[in-house]
Amino acid sequence: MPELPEVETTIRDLKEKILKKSIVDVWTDTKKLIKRPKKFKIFKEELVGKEILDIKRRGKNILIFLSSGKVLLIHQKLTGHLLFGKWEKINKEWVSKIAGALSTDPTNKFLHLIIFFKDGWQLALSDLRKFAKVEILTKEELEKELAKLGPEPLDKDFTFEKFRERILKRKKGKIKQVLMDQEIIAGIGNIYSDEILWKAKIHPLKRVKDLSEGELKEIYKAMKEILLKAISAGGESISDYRRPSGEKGGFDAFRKVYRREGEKCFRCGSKIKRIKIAQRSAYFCPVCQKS
DNA sequence: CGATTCCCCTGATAGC
DNA sequence: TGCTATCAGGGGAATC
Repeated sequence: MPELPEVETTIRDLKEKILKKSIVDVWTDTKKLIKRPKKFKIFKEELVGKEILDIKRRGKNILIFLSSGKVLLIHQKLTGHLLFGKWEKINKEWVSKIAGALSTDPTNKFLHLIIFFKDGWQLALSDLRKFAKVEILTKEELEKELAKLGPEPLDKDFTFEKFRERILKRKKGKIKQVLMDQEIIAGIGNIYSDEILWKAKIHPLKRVKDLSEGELKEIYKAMKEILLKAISAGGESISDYRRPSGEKGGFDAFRKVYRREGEKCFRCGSKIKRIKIAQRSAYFCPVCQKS
């Protein structure tokens, strides 16, 4: 699922592709993805004739800055991903004109929103579960929307002291839940919280107040290392996430626990366990992750 | 107010 | 074979 490394990969790829392009048309078959403006006709008017000036990431949000001064915000949620290519409609179905993953991988076939550029290229949102969120905001509305988010974990000035200060806002919380709390730190989800805690050798249910200074440091270090590693790999490949090219990321080579229930821990050989924490799966090694 | 539960959605998978 | 029940899960709303 798209977390910080996947969203970062997406915006880096897109920057190579769609900057300066002019929008000429927009299509959707799922209007409920578009949260505002509520009416699709107005949403479309806000896009057509505009140019893409810049693309940024904040937490798990993709921010596309338009020449009108407004911003197109896309949150991919669980199964959404942006694709860059050319499609044509054949018998009510969008068929990719580009060979490779874009046309063969079934995950790339759930197109629910397409933005058409003047030069014939297209930006599409593929989303099996239709949970993604798309909206156009003014800069003020954007600021308000992002105000709740915690700091960026990879910012240079997000020091260990700041990390500790953020985490300790949830003293009673379980560390996995706290790492995934977007108000505490932005961008970490289910996959990377598991991977971070495995690397730091900390049990996901451990309460924040019970973490030693040394353990907090291990989590901080693992967080930076894993997120950077995942970005350099181009994101994960275990879920529906795909890069704008339609291809999977390469993080699978480094994945240690997520979705490895019953398999051997790469560190100690014990069987990886899965438990539920707040409706979500948590994978961990019951032997080398200390509670 | 904080913590928990429900809900959005649909392909994959298990069970019969 | 084919049907039905269950599951996955980010985040916002509803509820405890």
